[in-house]
Amino acid sequence: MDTDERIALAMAELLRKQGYAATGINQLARAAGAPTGSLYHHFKGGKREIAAAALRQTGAAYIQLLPLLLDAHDDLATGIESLFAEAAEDMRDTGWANMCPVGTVTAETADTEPELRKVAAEVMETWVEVGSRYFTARGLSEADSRTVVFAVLSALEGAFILARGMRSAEPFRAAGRTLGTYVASLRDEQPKTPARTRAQTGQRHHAPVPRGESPGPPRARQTPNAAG
Amino acid sequence: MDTDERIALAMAELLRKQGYAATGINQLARAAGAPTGSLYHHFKGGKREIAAAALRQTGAAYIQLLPLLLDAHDDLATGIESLFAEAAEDMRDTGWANMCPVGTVTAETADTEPELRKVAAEVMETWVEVGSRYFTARGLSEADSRTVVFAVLSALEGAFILARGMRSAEPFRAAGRTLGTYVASLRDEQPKTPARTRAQTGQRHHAPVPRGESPGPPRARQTPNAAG
DNA sequence: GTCTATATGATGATAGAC
DNA sequence: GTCTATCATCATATAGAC
Repeated sequence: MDTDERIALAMAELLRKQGYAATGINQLARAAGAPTGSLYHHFKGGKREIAAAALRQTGAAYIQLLPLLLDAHDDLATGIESLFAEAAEDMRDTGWANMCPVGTVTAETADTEPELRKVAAEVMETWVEVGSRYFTARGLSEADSRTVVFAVLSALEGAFILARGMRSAEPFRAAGRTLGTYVASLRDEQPKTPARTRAQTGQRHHAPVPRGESPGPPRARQTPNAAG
Repeated sequence: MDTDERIALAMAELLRKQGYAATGINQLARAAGAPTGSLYHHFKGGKREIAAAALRQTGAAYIQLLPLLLDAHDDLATGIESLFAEAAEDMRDTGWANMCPVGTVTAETADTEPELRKVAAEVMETWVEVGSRYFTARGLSEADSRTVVFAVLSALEGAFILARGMRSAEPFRAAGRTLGTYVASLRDEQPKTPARTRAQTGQRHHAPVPRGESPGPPRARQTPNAAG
């Protein structure tokens, strides 16, 4: 791992726990094992540019977890529930540390740091695109895929916060159950919602899962510590 | 409104937009229209204590919105969808300002400010208790009520962040749809989930709505600007 | 209670030796 | 490229006049 990555990784770790404003350059230098001046050599833009790199880095790492965790389940609904369960477990194991610096930094700096907000928006849009493609490949319609991605991301970010504050896994359980139920309702073609008409009746709902390779059980560590 | 409240309110407004670390005492003094020394006269604990008061104040104001927005709908499922729609509308109207300082501050300070985390946890637990009672009064079982409250709160906090970053109402639409569907599935007593057995079959599902008074259309401003 | 002035320390950023 | 020393500015908190 080269120095740039090491600095960005240390920044991501601090952003996750303290946010942007509370994270000092000197503290970052200590955490990254590099003197202050070195940071500015690698990132001319200083603190802001390092934070942007950290958001991009962790954003790219996070979206890889989606297929990694969902491919293991033939049923998408139980897969979603399991995803939230794993997130909860990992968060408890790490002492309820917030797992997503993107969420923390966005909430904190969207009005005061336009450049960081823009980077966060790009990361989120990538999440939506990649996730949407995945769910479409798993048999959902494009509109449903987009809805599910947005709902899953929102519920995850919110559950991070609730769980972080309350030190409880209950937000994850609740979010996983409701979203699992929603995905199951798409599969079962409820007649109770006549508003939702599906054009293509021949649509495959249990399309063959497009596994990359996924040999054994793809038990992935929830918090990515290395950049993809 | 007395001085204490005015100070706490100004703090809440700043926390919502900038978070805790980025909000300075002098900036707060300017916003509250009081000199620095006055803040310490009213709050001996300084910045931290003011922030705690702000979280409690807005937390109490927010939970009042739940019945205010849901009582207007006889059908709980459409009520939930409408709640998210209103939140989205109001957030867009305020220029995608984050609407919940509790979420922002929790994400930012849970690991570095134990006192603030504790206050945030208390606020969240109140939300869960009050919200749970409300949904039970609307006919849900106690377990279902708790699940719905946690899911709604998580989805709201997460949608705030996503919407704030992407400047889009789509997270709210997606969250509202999925949660509306979930609540509807509870009402319809799906046989597809045999695991969920309901003990009391005589349970009222459309219990008479316990309106406080709610005279006309309770169109409430989403962002509470005055303490309850 | 209100307000001014200030003490003490930390901040982001930079210059320049090696 | 690495590291040290330092600058100007900001922070929170307080003392004390009114």
